Amino acid sequence: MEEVELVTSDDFDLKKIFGCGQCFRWKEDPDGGYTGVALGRAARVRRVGERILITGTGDGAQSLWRGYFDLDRDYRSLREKVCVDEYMRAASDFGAGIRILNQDRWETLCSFIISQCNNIPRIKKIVESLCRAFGDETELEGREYFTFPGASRLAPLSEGDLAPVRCGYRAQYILSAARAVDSGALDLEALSKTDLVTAKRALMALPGIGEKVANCVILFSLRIGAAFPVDVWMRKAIAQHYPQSFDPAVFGENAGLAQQYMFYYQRENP
DNA sequence: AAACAGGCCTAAA
DNA sequence: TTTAGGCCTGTT
Repeated sequence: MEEVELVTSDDFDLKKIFGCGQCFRWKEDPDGGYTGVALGRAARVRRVGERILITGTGDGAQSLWRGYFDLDRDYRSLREKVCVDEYMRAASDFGAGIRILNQDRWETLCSFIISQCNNIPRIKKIVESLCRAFGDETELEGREYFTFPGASRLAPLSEGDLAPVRCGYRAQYILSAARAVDSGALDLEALSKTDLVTAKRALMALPGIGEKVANCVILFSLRIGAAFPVDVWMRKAIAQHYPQSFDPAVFGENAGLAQQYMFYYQRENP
C-alpha cells in the first residue's frame, strides 16, 4: 500500500478539520486517525508528530493532498487576522487547528443540498447511501468503499431512481443541479475564478440552492474566502456576541475562516 | 404523539 | 423587504 507523507508545523488538527462542519465522509478510527473517501478514493489519515501520514493513495498524490488540506496557507497568521475583538480571539484560539479543505466542487454542492433541514447523522447517512448506490467501488485494507457519484452519473436519473436514497424533497434539487453541472450550464470551476457575488448569483439561480448552501459551496470548494455561511448555530453566535450589528465584511477575504471558528466555538460550547 | 432538524420556496403583507 | 407555512424523512 502506498503512503503519502506530508509535513506541517502549522495549525493542523484532524478532529477539528473533520468536525467543524465542512465535510461528511470522514470517520474517526479507534487510534485517532480518520478513514474516508476523497480525491476519488478511500484513504486513511493520521498524524504522528509533525508528520501527516496518508495511506491508500496513489502515485503523485502528494500535491493533491497538500491542496486538499490547504497546506500552502499559513493558518497561524490567518488566525491573527480574524482576531478583531476578544470574542474572536477566544473563538480562534479554541478552533486552532481547523483548516478549510479544498473539496470536490460537485460533491460539496450535492452534499450541502442534502444538508438542508436535516441533522448531521442523517446527512451522512444519505450521502453514504447515495455513494453506495451510484458511486464507484474502491477498496482499502480489505474493506470496500464508494466514491461520490459524479454529476454525469446522476444527471440521467429520475426522482424514482433516487427514492432508495431517502433524501425526500431534495431529490429534485440534486437532479437539477446534476444536470446543470453535467450540461455545462453551471461551470463550478469557472465560478471558482470569479468572486463571491458572481458565484452566489449563479448557484442561487438553481432550485433548492439558497444563500446558506451557496455560501458553503463557495467557501468549501470554490476557495473564495469571503463567503460566510450563516446557519442556526451562526445565528445564535451572532445574536449572542454581536447583538447590535454585525457585518462579516470586517473579516474581508478571511470571513469564511472567521465563520469556521465562530461556528465551531458555538457548537462545541452551547 | 408531535415537534424538530446545519433551508428553500411560495404566497401574502 | 420581511414573515409564515409547507415540505420528505427519521428521531425523540
